[in-house]
Amino acid sequence: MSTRIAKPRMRMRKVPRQARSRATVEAIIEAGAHVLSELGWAGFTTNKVAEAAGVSIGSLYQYFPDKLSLLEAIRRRHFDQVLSVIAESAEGGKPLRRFAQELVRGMIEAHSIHPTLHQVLLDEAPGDRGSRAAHASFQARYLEHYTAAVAQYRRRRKDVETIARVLSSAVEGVIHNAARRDMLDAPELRKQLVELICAYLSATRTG
Amino acid sequence: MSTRIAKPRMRMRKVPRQARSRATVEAIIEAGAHVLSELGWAGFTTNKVAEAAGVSIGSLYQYFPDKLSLLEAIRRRHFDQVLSVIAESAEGGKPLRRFAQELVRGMIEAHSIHPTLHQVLLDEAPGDRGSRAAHASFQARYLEHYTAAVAQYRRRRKDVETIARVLSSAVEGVIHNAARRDMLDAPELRKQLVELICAYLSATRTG
DNA sequence: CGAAATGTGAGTATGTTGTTTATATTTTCG
DNA sequence: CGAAAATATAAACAACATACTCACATTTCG
Repeated sequence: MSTRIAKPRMRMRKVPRQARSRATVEAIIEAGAHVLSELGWAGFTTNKVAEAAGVSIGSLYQYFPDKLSLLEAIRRRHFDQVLSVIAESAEGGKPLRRFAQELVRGMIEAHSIHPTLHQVLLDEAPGDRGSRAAHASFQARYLEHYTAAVAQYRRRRKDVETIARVLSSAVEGVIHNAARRDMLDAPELRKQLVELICAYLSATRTG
Repeated sequence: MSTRIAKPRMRMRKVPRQARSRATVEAIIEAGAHVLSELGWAGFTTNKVAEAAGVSIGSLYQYFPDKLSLLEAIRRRHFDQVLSVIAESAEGGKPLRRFAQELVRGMIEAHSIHPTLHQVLLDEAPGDRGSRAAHASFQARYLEHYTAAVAQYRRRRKDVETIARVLSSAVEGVIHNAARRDMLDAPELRKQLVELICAYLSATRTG
């Protein structure tokens, strides 16, 4: 018997070879992110994405076999971006306050283009059909950075994981709320978010 | 000429008089909240709600002129619940830690039934057609309680509003994240959230 | 040139869904 | 009781949305 290879969930119907088509694909993903962020999952239609990308609907289906595969592409790209931002700020042995500042700056920057994309991707858009692994992997690595930071700035070793999760979701909550109110670049907000992180991570009393 | 009264956005097509119908209406709203929380706005259909309520679709339209009016009813009910919870914990001159504990307890309790309803109502579901006032009023009163608490426990008078918003959105973020992971009743989470609130509100340094 | 790559967009097929309506059952109350 | 009012039912529909195809046009490249 021949080795049965599981059908590898053809990501793209056709591989873009020329520069022109690569630009098209990029435009589609970018427009998709925009539509998704602006109209939410309910308003995310292939026709709208194609129009927003300045491309015919046919072109879209030339590279993406269906709607969900496009969603996956958007998701992967966005998560990669966010992840690299977090990674940068969490590395090295910088002092707490500096870490917080860079983290906040990075998160704000990452959300400045498509303010609510992150939340839509997490909450509204359907969980990933095949690539649950990818999603879990992202979540894991995402939390990993926070965990590392917590371990570094907190003396008590207890509840490190919980603390990391609380911290990350708190930060996300603030960012998301600010994005909704179109207040991402308010400097007071930035300062206060840094303040929150520092206060929590340097708290003396432990639950 | 007779006094022209502006058509007051007929909330209900028919007013329920008997106990039976009042129960029906209640069941519809309750089922609606459930569907909304479980399937999100995209999965919120009148037929599904009727089915979930164990009621015929006709009954639904006997009391709600259209889908949006049902949404409004759900929204109003949920917001009232949350608001009363917050109000309770924020009143009186109790010490900081106790305030935080009660707030967290209340928020968790309020989200235990329909874990993600709050977020869906805020993010996915369409903004209110006529009653923008009601929504704004809720937001205002909601924040008001946080502001009062911040003013009470923070010495510095500066940035009170921003701090209140940061705090509330951080709390919401943590709650929401926990709800998504079905971890609302984990005790470590509760403790850490209390910890976060206390740490932030009693921070010495001010941004 | 000619073949491969790429782009087009009207059209379709398929479903969804909000809402109506004609009819049936239950409650109220003189 | 019995008639009218209130309430419940669910089949059916009309209108719309939208994911996706296909036959053909245009561009790129060797």
